[in-house]
Amino acid sequence: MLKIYNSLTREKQDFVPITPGSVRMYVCGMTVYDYCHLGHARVLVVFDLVQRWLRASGLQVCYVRNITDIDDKIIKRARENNESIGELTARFIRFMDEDAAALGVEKPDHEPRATEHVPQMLALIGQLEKNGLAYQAAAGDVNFSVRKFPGYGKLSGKSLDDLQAGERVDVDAGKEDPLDFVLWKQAKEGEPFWASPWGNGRPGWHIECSAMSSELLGKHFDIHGGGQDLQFPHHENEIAQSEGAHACRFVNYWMHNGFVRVDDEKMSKSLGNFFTIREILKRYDPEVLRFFIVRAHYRSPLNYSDAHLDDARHALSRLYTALKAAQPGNSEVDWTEAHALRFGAAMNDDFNTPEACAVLFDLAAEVNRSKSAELATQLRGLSGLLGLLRRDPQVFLQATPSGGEEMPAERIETLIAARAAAKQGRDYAAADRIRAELAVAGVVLEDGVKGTSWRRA
RNA sequence: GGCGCGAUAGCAAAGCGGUUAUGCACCGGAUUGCAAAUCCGUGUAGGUGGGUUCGACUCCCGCUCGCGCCUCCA
Repeated sequence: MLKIYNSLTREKQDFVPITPGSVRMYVCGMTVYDYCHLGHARVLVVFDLVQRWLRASGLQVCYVRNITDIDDKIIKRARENNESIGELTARFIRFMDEDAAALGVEKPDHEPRATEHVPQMLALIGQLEKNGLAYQAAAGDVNFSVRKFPGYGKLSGKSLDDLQAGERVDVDAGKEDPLDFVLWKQAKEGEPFWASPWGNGRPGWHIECSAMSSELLGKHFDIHGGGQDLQFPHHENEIAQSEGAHACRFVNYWMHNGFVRVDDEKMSKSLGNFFTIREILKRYDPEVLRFFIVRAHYRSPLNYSDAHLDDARHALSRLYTALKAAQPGNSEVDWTEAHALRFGAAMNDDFNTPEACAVLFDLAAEVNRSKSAELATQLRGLSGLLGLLRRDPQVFLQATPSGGEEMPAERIETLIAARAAAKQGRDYAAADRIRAELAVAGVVLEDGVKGTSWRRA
């Protein structure tokens, strides 16, 4: 039985889908005006893991991850770049797709874009107005009236009065309450706009997720995910909008992944301490980055550093080395086998991927001892469920990070042949010189019964 | 100020009221022409002060420290 930690109740709960046998899941995706950073990589990978495990558990999954392609920052950036919003967002959507693909993230079933769902948003705003939860302020913005929605704050554990007491709340004269949030923004001069019953304007940020989730998944669905920083106000506001408009429960299970940190501080665009995915991939294999994310629990903070990625790379090499030494078959995972049972139990315990990884390492040790093809098959099969160990071990072990200036494989092979000749003639000094030369180039030789193989250190 | 999360060995990171987490690094041994990889073995833990218990890293309370949200952010 799968258990999921529900942010709404703050406890692990048995996962019971609304419709037996199928799951509907919505995850807040990217605002596309810049390259994805490591924090984005984490959401992509974490919910890819969730999605994979749900499917592996035999559930039919409808996974939706939205794309925010209209907002203040996009408008600002397009203006700075002197290009159209469409050009800007198309480019960064492409980059996002490339990054996600590199990390082994499977495509969601739907990737709705905000700009393609404005009519649905307007309908939702209309319904909120009809229900007495929305009002148009003097300046033209349409706001959501948080005081009129009972239960506002239930997801983030905040009370409206505590929020009022805070010092960081915007003061906007047009709002009836400072905490009211905007559903529809009145267009200013030179800004893109859509026509609406409330005048020309564009959607507020939160409304798109309420509109697109109900469009694709219905008014009530199973799982809603996103980064921890979206819990408040974004997800709180989504609940207010969706439940306020539809008068029924919105989401059963809320999942929030922990932050990526740098030097124990949140990695974020505002702090400017972020690393983009493609920057990292110039120096590390994408699978290493994926493994780095997979081996931490999704709710824990994850500290980024080169040392940690180096560590992840060495650990992943151990798994691939075990695979290389055996001959895994192509059959499916045998779920009656001991390691698979442990793996399944770990994943069912709120997606405990660190524990699942520990099982993989135990399995690898077992494979190394026994050279069992069956266990090697299990190792590859279980790892595959995490999106790992999909490549030929040789390819991984000999891979160079993109843009690297390592010694080419042909040159390495030539040197290995020369060394073999030297060894044949018992000239071990010459053989060791060649090994040393390769070692300097970051190449490690491994003499075996079937000859010499090599890998990058 | 309000709300919440965390503190595990050299580093990273899990489970668990009593029995080996796991990975990297380190040490000893096997293996090797020498290595590497692998195997065998050893060691290194759970912030601090109390409490509950036959027994606590694991449950409860206090304290200290760190982090997050309360403002756009995955």
